[in-house]
Amino acid sequence: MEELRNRDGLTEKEFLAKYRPGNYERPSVTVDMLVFTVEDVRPPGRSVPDKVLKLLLIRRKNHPFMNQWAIPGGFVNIDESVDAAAARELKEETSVEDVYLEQLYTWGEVNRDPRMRVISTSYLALVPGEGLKPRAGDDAAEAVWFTVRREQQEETEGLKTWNLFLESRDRSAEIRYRVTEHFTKNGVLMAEETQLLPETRDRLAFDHAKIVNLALERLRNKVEYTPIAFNLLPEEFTLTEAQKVYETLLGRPLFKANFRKKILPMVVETEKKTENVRHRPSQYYRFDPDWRKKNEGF
Amino acid sequence: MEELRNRDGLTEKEFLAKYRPGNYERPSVTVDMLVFTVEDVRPPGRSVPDKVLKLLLIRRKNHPFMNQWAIPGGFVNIDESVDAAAARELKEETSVEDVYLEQLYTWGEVNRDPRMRVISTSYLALVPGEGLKPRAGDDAAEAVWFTVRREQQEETEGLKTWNLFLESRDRSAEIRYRVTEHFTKNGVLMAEETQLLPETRDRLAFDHAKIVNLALERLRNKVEYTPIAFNLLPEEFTLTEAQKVYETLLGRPLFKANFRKKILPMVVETEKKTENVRHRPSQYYRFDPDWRKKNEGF
DNA sequence: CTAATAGTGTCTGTTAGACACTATCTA
DNA sequence: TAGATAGTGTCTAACAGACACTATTAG
Repeated sequence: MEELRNRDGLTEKEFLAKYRPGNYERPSVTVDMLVFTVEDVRPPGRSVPDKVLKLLLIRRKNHPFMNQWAIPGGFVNIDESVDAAAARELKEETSVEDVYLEQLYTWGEVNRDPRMRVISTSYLALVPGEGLKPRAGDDAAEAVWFTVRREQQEETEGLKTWNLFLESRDRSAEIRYRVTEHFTKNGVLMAEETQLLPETRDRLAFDHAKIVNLALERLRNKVEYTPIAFNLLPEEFTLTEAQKVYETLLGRPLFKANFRKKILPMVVETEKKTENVRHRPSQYYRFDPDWRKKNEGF
Repeated sequence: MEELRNRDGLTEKEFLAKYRPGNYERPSVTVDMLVFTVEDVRPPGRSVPDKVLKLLLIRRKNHPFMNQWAIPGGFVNIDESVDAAAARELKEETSVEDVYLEQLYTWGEVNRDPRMRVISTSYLALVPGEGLKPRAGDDAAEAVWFTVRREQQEETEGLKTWNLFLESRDRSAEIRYRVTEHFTKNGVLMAEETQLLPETRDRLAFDHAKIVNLALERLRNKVEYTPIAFNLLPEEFTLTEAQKVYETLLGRPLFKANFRKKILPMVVETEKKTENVRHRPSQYYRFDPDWRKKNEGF
């Protein structure tokens, strides 16, 4: 095996020792982190909180797109895997490790960044709810959780449009886009276009509106057929909490009885119940990592 | 807006004019093309052909992994989008344009390629059946369609193993891997490992066994809930043909009546029937790009 | 007891799966 | 008419959706 020689008579070892990479221009590679969480919102008159979906954005400190909002991220170092870069960026921004992290898509248009050629791989990160204080990096004036909503507008042949709403807690920033998805002849999604809605005061930098849209689409799809939503819940949670998370991600109300029938095989009861509530207490559950076996298949 | 100045007092225009990219080392970026097609195979004794899934592989001409089989691909040029590079490579290898092309995943481990740091974005391409002659590029001794099969072996907690079989038409090359998929605590796929099976004579270069495995997984999933399979069929096809393609991709037999109930809303009848067959002739259909509207939703 | 929320039982309509049947062509 | 494949009808079990009901706490 080692003796195999190429046209120049070199073994693999010799070839690699002599190898010098060409001198052509290379792109910069970055990771973009779509960090989602859910947050409790106390609805007026009721005592059990609703959940809203939040996305972490930074305000850019410098040109290009100065002062505009962007998905946090950074360069992939030459001696670091792309996954590792994603994990590092996530830790730098949120101080969390060991959370759900999934590669989303790689964006490779030539003029995405006016400074230079940048290819960017986006990652979806889900961090469990509750009071995570994000940290603003060097390039950021601030890092803020934005409430995210996405509503389908219309659907005609080969087209689907969505409205995307992002707003900061105090409503000092409000971003609204219309996203149009195009389908091809064989019924598969091909391209998307984003368009800033006229009422909007703020905007997303680069092609980040597209990226946010894709992340939300993926999140919604995965909720339906994977246990991904448990990554947004604390270790122990009530089924009502879980239901609110599902409702937020899916964008529609669910029937309690049906939801519970579906979710029960995926969780195990704990000993604990909610305490000191002025109504029937609620059982706490945890996710059961072995639920696939029990229901076999899938 | 144009008047916005950064800390150095520069407008965006001035900033960009002065901007010089840093001198740090950048990775090379490549695309890997997973080109699939289906091919007719006449089963003994019967007249209607079965379909087998084929994947295009090249035999490497030089180190590293010299003489081993690999997924075709190439570098992304600095003035070319990643998608465009994928389309270009596909055209160079198969002479087809305008076929189904979907980004699969980006592979970013540091030592994927022993020559230098290479980040590679893989694409899934589906070309309609029938007699496509692949072309071997500069780096390839030959380009060959391999029959692909993937069979689930076992499933325990947090693990799933698959066997992967690839063989060339004349069986001069046979490649067999065992792929192990790992799940994390919240039930989501995290990593996969590949292991050459002992009976194998040939092997796949680099981390390509992982990539092939992911492509097959994605293909199987998408067949179930998108009309992706029609991209492997000619413009006009019989429902039996369509069923054979589905069976090949799903790896299990389907009931004719049930398959037809499911597929009929997605297709429209043509005027044509099969001719000169020694049995009842079969209607030709085409894919109906507007089927979503009719069944609304989804 | 009441308000509020947790949790269950059950009907219905739709769909997936299994299977058996009928139809139409050539030789 | 036989052989081969195309195409249909229908039963059943499982499941999703809708809704109404019961249970348990604090005050």
